[in-house]
Amino acid sequence: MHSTGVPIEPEAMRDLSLFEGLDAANVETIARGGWMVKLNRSIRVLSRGDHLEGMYTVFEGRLKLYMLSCNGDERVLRVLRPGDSFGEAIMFNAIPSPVFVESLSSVRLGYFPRQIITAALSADPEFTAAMLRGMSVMMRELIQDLDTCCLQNARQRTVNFLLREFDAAPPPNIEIELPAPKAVIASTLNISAETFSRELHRLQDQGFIEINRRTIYLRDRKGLFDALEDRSGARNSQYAAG
Amino acid sequence: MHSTGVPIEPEAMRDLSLFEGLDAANVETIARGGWMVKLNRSIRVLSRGDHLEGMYTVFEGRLKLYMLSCNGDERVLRVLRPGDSFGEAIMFNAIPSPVFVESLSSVRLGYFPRQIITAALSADPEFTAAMLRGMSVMMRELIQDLDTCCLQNARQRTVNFLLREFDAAPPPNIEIELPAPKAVIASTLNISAETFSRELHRLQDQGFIEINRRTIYLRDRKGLFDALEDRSGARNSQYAAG
DNA sequence: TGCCAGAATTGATACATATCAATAATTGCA
DNA sequence: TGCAATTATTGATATGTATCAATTCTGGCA
Repeated sequence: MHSTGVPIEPEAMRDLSLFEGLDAANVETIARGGWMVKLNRSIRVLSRGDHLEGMYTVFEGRLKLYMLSCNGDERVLRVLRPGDSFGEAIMFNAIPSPVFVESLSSVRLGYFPRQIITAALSADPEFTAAMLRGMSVMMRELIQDLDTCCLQNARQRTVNFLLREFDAAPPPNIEIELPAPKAVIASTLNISAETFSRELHRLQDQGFIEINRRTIYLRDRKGLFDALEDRSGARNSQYAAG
Repeated sequence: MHSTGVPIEPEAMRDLSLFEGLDAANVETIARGGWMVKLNRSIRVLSRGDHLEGMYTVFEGRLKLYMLSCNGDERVLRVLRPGDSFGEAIMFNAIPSPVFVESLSSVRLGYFPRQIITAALSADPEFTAAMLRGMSVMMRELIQDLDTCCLQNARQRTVNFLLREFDAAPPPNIEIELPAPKAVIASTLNISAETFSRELHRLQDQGFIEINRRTIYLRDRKGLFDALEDRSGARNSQYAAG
C-alpha cells in the first residue's frame, strides 16, 4: 500500500490515547513497525471495497470519513482529527471497507501493519484494553449517530450539534468555530445545507445564538436547550416499549 | 445484577463464535466464571443509562436492542439471536448504556463479569482476536445501518433487508421466516409499519416475492435485485466527493 | 482595488413517507 | 368454539425536508 514512508518518532505517539499507558519499550516497538504517511488535501486514503492490512492513526490534519450512495450522494459520518484512528475494523475482520476516507487538509498519518498490532496485543494486556476501549468509543459514537439520524428532526440535530460543540469549546464555552464548511457539517447531521442554514438562522432570530460567518456565539443557553423540546418529530410510536 | 443463576455447561459455548478456537481449558474457565440467566418474554435486560460490570451472550431466544427518543418513540437497532452478544462496549468503556435491550421471547443468556473476560484476554491471544473481530463485525453492521438509514429510500431498505435474509436462509435460499413482527422489522429499517407493509405488497404485486403471514418466498431474484435501482431517493448531492 | 469562484442564504415547490383512521386477518386463550 | 387482543393491511391526508433556482456574501488573488 504505502511502500515508502518516514519512520515514526515514539514521542509523537504520546498524544494518542491508543498508546497511552504503554511502557516505553512497547511504544518503541510499535513505532518502529509502522511508518509516517504525508498527504496533501483532497487525497482519498481509503475507498469502499478496499482491503487493509493495517490501521491508521491521525497525527496532524483533518479527514472526512464518509459513505456514498449508488447515486453518488455523499454522507459524511465523521470528521477525523488528530488522535483519531481508522481502519481497525477492516483490518481485524478482513472485510472490504464500507466507507471512504479523504483528507480535508494536508495530513500526517501513522500506518501500522496488522502483524505489529497483533504482536503488541499479545505482548501487552494494557494495549489490548486500550484497543477495546477505543473500539467501544467508536461503537458508542455510531449508536449516537444512529440516534441523531433516526430519532431527531432537523432542528434537534442542529441544536444537539451546537450544544456538543459549545461543551467542547474552551471556557467560557460561548464561542465556537465550525470545524468545516457548513455543507460538510450539514452532511454530518444528515440534513441539506439549505435546511441547516435555515435552522441556524431561526435559532438566531429567536435570540439563542449569533452567527458570524463560521463563528457562532452562544447567547441563551437555556433557550437553546429548550429548543430540543420541539415535539414535531414524533415517529414510530406504535411500538412503544413495554 | 444477577446475583443468582445456574452455572454454564462449557458445551453450550461451542456454538458461540466468540469462543470458537479457544482450547477447552480456557472455555471452561470462562464458563465457570459466568452464569446462566433465564428470562421470560418482555423483560428489560438493559436500560439506557445503566452501567454494566460484564457482558451477555445469547444462548436461546430473541431480544431487541433499541433506542427511545425523548417522545418515547422507539427505534429497534437489532434483533439479537443465539450466538450474538451485547454489553461489551459498555463494559470495556465503563460508560452508561446508550441503548435498551428487552426480550422478545423467553431467553437464556450467559453473563460474564468483566474480570473473567479481561483475564481470558490476557491468557489467550486467540480470544483477544475473536473479541476484536466480534466488535469489528458490530461496527460494520452499525455503519451498514447508518448507510441504510441515510442513503436509501423505503423500497431499497426493504429489498436490501429481504436479500440479506434470503442469503442467510438455508438453501435453496428461497424461503424466509421473519425473525420478529413486521412492525419490529420496520423499526429496524427505520420506516413505519404501514410503509413496510406497502412496499412488501408492492414487491409481491410485481411478482418478485410471495407473502404468507410471516413467511416470505422468493419468486424472482433478479427482479428483486433490480428493484434496488429505484432512483427516487437522491439526497445531499451538493457535496459529491472530489 | 476589484473581480471571481466558492460558500451561504432565501424563497417556491415537490415529494417521500409519516400519521391518522378504519378494517381485516390471525393468534391465543378461556 | 368463540371472543379478545395482537398484528397486519389499506386508503386519505399532513408534513418535514429535499430540491430547484436565484441572489448575496466572502475571501483570495491578480
